[in-house]
Amino acid sequence: MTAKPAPESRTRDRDATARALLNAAKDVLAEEGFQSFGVNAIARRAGCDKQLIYRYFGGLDGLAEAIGADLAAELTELLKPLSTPAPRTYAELMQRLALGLLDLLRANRLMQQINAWEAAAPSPLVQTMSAARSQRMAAWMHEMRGSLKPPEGVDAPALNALVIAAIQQIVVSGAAYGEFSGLPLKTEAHWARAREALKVMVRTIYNA
Amino acid sequence: MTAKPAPESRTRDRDATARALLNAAKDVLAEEGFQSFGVNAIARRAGCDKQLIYRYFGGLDGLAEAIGADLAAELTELLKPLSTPAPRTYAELMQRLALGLLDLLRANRLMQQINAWEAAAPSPLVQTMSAARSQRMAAWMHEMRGSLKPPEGVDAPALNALVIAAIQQIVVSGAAYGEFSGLPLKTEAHWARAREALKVMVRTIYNA
DNA sequence: GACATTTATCACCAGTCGGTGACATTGCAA
DNA sequence: TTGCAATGTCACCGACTGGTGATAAATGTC
Repeated sequence: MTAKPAPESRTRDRDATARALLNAAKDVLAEEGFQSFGVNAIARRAGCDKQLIYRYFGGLDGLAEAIGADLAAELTELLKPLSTPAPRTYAELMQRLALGLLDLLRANRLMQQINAWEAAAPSPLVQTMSAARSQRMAAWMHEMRGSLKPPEGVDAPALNALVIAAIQQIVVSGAAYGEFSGLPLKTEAHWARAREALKVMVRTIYNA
Repeated sequence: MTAKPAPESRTRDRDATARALLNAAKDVLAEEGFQSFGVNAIARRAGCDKQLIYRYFGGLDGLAEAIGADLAAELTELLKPLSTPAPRTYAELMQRLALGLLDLLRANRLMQQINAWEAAAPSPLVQTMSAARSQRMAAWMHEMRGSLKPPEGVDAPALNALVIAAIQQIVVSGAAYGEFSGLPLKTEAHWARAREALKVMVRTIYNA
């Protein structure tokens, strides 16, 4: 840690600076949302000049793409533990997807912000990132499903969309307000209750 | 661009101007979101000076409150036709609430924006408006419920929150992208499919 | 007619934004 | 050493924002 006590000018290291900028960008995004996602705020937080954002990333767009790639890799890691053991029924698959997504999203402020802002302000910046995310999610879902089929007479794609929609909205709103539509979402116990309701819901709707 | 001073300058009418500002504000909000919700943009659209926003509404905050009141009144009107005939079971109540909310929200871009932005950027401005909305919704819900009780062993508040969350998210995202999580939401037929799935979902989960 | 009040517009301020060119500093290689 | 490219900093531009005081124009009243 203190090998070099002198906090003199950091050694000049392009890669390190680029990484610092990337992390600063992710922090700004996670803590303040796309509202404050601009070259000035990011450079300020990274402690270097905004010019470097243009040099190393080609501007905000390039930085957004880098975040997207970063996020995709992280997401891949986070989804791995959800893959085993293989589910035996479609209902089981969807239950694991739902509860897993709830936990994953709840623990990741960056993804919350992307979800929140892609609905509010569909700018190219947001879409760059959300594309990476949903592409990974869809791939994982496809792989997990394998040959499992939903029960006869059940419109699984539509129900899936509704379930995922519910999760996203409740996590994002809950994180912001500690409550949604009268349901408290502050303590762990509150979230356990929501989790249970979600579980019941998924179990119920996927059994013809 | 700016046509010669209108042959006949509008008569000076404080109330009319205030109304024009209010409508301009609602339009800006509905079409461009809170991103562009500022004194400059609103005055520009209303075709008058931004100074009048301060004079007649005491600033943006006052204007937001006015919009909130306006919205509450409109919402009351929109909810009326949903109140009859009185539902006979809890499941029936929730089905009507869900489908009604879906249609209502889908037809109202202003409410969509409020939903979208209260998740993304919880500013006092947004909360002023969303407070008016959710207060009305809760009142209507309470009145409609009457003495209807959910089936035994069902965590109705939690399930309600999930259902409403699903509706909000799918309408807002669907309106913005014509799609959500792989489910197309462009044509009327697409929405009919989503509606049907929602109906099945509500029916299913509220029957113990 | 003249006058005061209301209504509306304008010019301007300080601040932030994204973006760019010129400059300073460092490290490496010949 | 000298020279050069890579790295980092700075000052500045035009455009936009929220906000305010002074001013112009219309209206109502005598």
